[in-house]
Amino acid sequence: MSASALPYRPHNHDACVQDALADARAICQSRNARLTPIRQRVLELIWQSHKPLGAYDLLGVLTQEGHNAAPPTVYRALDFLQQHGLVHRIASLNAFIGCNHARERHTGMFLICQECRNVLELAPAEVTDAVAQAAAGQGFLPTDTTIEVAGLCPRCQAERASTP
Amino acid sequence: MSASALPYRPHNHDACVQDALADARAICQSRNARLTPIRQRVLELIWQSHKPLGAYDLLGVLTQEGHNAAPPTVYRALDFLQQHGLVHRIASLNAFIGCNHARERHTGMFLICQECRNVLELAPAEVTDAVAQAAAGQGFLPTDTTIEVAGLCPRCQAERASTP
DNA sequence: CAAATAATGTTATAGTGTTTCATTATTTGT
DNA sequence: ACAAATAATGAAACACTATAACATTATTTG
Repeated sequence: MSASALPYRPHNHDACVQDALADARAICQSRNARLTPIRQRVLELIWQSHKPLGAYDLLGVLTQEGHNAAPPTVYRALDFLQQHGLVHRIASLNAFIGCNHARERHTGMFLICQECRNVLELAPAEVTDAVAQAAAGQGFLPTDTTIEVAGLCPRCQAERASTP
Repeated sequence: MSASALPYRPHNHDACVQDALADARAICQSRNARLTPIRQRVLELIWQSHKPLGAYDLLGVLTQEGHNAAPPTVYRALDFLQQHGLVHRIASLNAFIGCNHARERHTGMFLICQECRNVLELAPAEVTDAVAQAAAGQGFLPTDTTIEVAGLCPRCQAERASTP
């Protein structure tokens, strides 16, 4: 994935998808993990936008495509993709989004626009460090960190300002 | 609520509950908000430990107590308590915990022990600031911020070290 | 090729949260 | 004090999210 995609602004989104798929294939190959058709399809669907998708949204599409899928189908694919860092679960939304830092070990910080639903993932060292420090200050040993910020993206702020 | 309670260590927990209730009463009074019996009971139940409780856990207790309660009963009480900052929802657990900073406007950071399930709430300025900075750097306007750190509390680390 | 392992299919069920409309309390204005 | 308005609760049904358990099919390994 290239440096800093801004989901809010129009961009060549096919490139996002293609990059994500290429990355996924490479990562899975290097780990002898099997990016099966279902898994790949789920990853593609997730990457069709920068808006998180629910498991049942994915299930709906698969069904529409003629795939005889049940909830476990989707949840298993999502588990796999999460294990390999290819998608993140957004706890505050019960939804899933593609990861653009799949290779690097990181703690994602998600900026979630409440208006357009787009999500931008960051991994700011200052935040990660401050969180680690605060935890360490309590003798706490972190394993998983969730940072989700809901609010308004620049685009939707502007819209709100012009059309009140 | 007094300075820094440490849920992990034994302490006079009744004091926690009494403080929380006193605060709640004062806060509601000052806002002309009605701390009805149901709402108060839910708050008490939540404060009976430093472990988050699910809505249906609360519902179960209310039912056991002879209260003819349905899910909305509990969710409404929780909504009220959340609106007044008296409880927090832990998104990664679908559960609720009492807030010890009810008065101050803050962004809670939660240290969630995966072993004993106790949760400690902090509000470290460094983290809050770093998150705000990172968001601002993207022109993003935050309204709600979720920071949840799962891991091992000091006590459970020690136990794990002594009994492997 | 057989045995072991990994992935998927299938059905059922558990857990979490909301909608809707009726009813009962409480507050407000006169 | 009383009627009207508002706030809170009761009750039933339902929607959404996720997992368990077991059977079957692919794939890999020796």
